[in-house]
Amino acid sequence: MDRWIGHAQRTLERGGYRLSTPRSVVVETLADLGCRVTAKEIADRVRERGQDVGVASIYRTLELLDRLQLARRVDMAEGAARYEPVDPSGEHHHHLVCDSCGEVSPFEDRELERAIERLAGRVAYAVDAHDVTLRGECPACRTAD
Amino acid sequence: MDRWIGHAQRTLERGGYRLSTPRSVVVETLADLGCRVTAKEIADRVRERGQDVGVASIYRTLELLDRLQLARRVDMAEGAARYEPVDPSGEHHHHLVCDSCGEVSPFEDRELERAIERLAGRVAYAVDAHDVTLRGECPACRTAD
DNA sequence: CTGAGTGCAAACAGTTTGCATTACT
DNA sequence: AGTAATGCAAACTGTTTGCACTCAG
Repeated sequence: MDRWIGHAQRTLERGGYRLSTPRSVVVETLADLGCRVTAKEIADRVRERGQDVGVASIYRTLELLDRLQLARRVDMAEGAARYEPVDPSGEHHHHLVCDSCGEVSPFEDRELERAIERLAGRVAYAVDAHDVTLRGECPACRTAD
Repeated sequence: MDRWIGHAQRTLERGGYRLSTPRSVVVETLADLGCRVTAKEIADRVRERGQDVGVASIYRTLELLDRLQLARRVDMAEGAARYEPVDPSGEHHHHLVCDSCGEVSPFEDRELERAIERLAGRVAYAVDAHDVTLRGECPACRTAD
């Protein structure tokens, strides 16, 4: 993910955006937390490290990252928006969400991607992104039923 | 969709839930509005018809429908939760969302469903539902670029 | 030095909840 | 009659915004 931090910083600079401390901290923290991160989780983690950043700046930075395609909103309907870094290579994953315990596991699937690509070529929209979420019970909850 | 209204009412009754007027009105209105409906849209439509229902009851009914698998939250990240009726046959569709104008079109794709089914058999979770959203530009925005 | 960016706090929007009242069954 | 369910209004939660201050370039 350090790769992504550099990419993000470069893109911000190139776009004429200042590399302020709060901005950098949010970028690093997002990279650190990885996938499906909420603003609150970032705020908490930042505070843990002693480097306080106002919520407003967190939201403003996340919005900026989203606008620059450096991150993506992958909000899965629990009231709070979730973001994750976007790999410049286009590599990405999707999520399995456990309905019982809320656990989330990422997965990748080549066949699924292929089906989506083909589908994208068949519709009238110019598709440039997609989200897939599978819901069900995780192994732990399954045995604990 | 009348089919669904009956199904929903029967399921509610069978579950020991009262078929109160507000509840029925919400069920009918959800069926009427169809797909990707917000609580506010239901409230507005209900008021149009002269049959006022308190927001609390709308939220409570939607939550109940979701719990009974009669409806599903398909929140696509604009701050408000969206619901849609669940067809008892398992038939369903997904959505294309336009990043420019926000337009949403439903679509169905057999190949995509097959890929997801196969994938579901390959993962450790017991998958029982899935969401797919394709994002991009709708035909109108494409030509207007 | 100077404006982009920040932090604060107040404003908002959507949703949830406690409680007295209503109305299905 | 009895209790599930409602409506209201107040409480919450997540997010946005106005404004005076700060600091990266």
